[in-house]
Amino acid sequence: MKKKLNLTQVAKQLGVSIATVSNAFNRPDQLSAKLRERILSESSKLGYHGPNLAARSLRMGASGVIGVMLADSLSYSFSDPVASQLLQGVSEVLVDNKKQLLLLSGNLDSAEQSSAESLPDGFILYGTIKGKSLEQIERLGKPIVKVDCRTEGTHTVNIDNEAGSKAVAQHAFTHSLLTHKKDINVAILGLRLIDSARVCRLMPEDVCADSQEISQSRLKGYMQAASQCNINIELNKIWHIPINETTSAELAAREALTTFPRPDILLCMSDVIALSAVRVARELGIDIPGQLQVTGFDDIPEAARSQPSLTTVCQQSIEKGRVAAKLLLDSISNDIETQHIVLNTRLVVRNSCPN
Amino acid sequence: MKKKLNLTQVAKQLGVSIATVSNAFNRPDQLSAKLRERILSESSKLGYHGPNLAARSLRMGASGVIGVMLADSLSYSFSDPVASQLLQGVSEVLVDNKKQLLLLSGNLDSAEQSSAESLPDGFILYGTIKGKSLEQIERLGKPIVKVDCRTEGTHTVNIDNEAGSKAVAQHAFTHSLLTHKKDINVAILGLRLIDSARVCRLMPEDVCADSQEISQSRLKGYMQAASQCNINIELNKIWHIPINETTSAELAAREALTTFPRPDILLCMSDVIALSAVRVARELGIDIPGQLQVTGFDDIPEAARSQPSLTTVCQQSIEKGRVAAKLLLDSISNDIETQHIVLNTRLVVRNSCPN
DNA sequence: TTGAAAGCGTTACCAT
DNA sequence: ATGGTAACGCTTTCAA
Repeated sequence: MKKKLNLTQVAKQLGVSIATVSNAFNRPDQLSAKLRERILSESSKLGYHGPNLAARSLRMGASGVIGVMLADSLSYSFSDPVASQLLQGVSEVLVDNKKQLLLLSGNLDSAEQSSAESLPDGFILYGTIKGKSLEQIERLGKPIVKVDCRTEGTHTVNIDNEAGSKAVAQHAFTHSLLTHKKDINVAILGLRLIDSARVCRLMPEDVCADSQEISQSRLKGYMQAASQCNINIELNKIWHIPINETTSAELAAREALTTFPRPDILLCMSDVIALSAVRVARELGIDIPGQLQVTGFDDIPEAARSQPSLTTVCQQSIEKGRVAAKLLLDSISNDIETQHIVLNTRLVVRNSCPN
Repeated sequence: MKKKLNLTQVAKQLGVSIATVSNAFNRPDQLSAKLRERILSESSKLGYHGPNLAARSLRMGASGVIGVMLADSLSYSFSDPVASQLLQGVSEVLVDNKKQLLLLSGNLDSAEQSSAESLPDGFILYGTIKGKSLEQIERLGKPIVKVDCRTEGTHTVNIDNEAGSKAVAQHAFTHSLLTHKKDINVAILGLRLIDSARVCRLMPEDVCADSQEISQSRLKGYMQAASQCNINIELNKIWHIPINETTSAELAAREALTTFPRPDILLCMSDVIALSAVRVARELGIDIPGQLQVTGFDDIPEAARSQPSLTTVCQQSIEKGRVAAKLLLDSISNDIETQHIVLNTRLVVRNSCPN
């Protein structure tokens, strides 16, 4: 195992100055092309592949690393299709711009990862990140872009949750009004509507009209569509699901689908929930879309593939990641003024039974 | 925006020495508990949240960051269920051990990310990483764990691909032999069997019995099962699919399912491919499992959820990630001897039609 | 094109 | 228990 080389040693070996080697790596215009070529190839032969990042960023005050902090645990985020799509978009832009990606979780106790937070040149914060982690990052004074989280002070990238959920609910309602009986029964499977780790129904105080939480916006959209169609949605037909996973979702769906009278429509705040609901309905022998309409939100890839496929709201998660990353890189290099980007959603009607 | 604080300034403000502040953060035993408390809370109030990572790792020669390099592009990897599961397992262990996760792609031209590679204390290499990137990382002399890639010199974590694919093929064959006609027609949808970016069938020279590539191992497993059951698999019934995505997979599946005589069994080297094949079969009006058996590999979550659910080989991707991460952390701190871990696979029989 | 030198913020050793 | 200080590897400025 070779010793670790540094600039000084390489310079000595090649018989040139230390500054010249540094320039060969960072400032091609400061020396002749031939010399640069020679230095690059020789030093590579020696086993030196460029400046040490720690030293370099210590000296320069910038590292070329972008931190992405996720509100949920890293491990969970990799299993969540929406988070994965966001990361997909982010990484695409970062790779294009030769930036590195450091993943941080925002749900860690205390200052356990504090030292790592000092490295990145800027941060993308995904979801609602609370407490210490947020404060620490904000205190660094480095550029921040928040995604799926409304705040004033920093750049944000959001989608129009209210319009999206309103559109999909309207679609479901009008479809039911045309083909069904008059008295329509609606249940809502909500994602993270309140601060509880259990699947449960809502209480009167849980609907806050002016909350900035995205799930409350989605709820508002559903409610607007309902009142436009003269449909009443009872509070005890609204479920809170604490995490976007099949287990909790199936639990809630089973509860909702075994209430009486049984819902004709299940409005789900995510595709993962909706797909779980579809499975539960199948288990219970409920025909979709004959006896039950299920709508989703997100438009994850599986929503198109599944049988039956899912009517949902496309929220362009990949594009959201791209936009956030571009905005961050822009604000790192250009010191632009605070932007609040809102991406459009699009109603995706499927639910057609192919066979 | 506050100025960036450093140890020296904090020490001055608090009227203690710089070494003491450093010790307060890193070596609690070097000072009295009270003083430590005071320093920690005061410096937090001042806006100092712990040592700068660049400086710290420059001085210590270690950063607390683990690099995960993926053979495919980052962006693609986030969309691949198997890679996501691996990352899930890795991140679980890293978070538990308070390590940070730096993501690198192994398919970048030249030395574009060279400086970032100097930061991590060790690397997990996922898949077959070729060329410059690999050399550079190996030359650093830092611990490396390779996953899904057989080599001698470094730690490796693999699964028993041959046994897994043999088992699933045997299952399909015996099932067909019991219920079907005598003359069984088999096609294989292979993943990355050769070095080509196109969907195509294999040529005689493409089957190399002694290749270390995981897909060749899987092919070997299929072939062994076939010869045990006296089944002949023609070379032009083996497809190469360059990437684990639905588009390529559907293309190959369509080709395979429109050959004559039509295959009775489709052995797929991944679940993504198998699920795509199931969809294509449905489009073509082919009944599963009546007219066609489809088997997968990986056991991604969607394989259990899909309709019909998929018979496949569980390869414990999450556990693989955990094992790799633990091995890496172990070899960073303990200088252990080179390990070659092979995880078992498990046949998962599903394909039962629930309704 | 080069050499010398000043830091960047930290840690660890050696004194006190 | 605390303080002083050299060194980690690099970039950049300045003068030659």
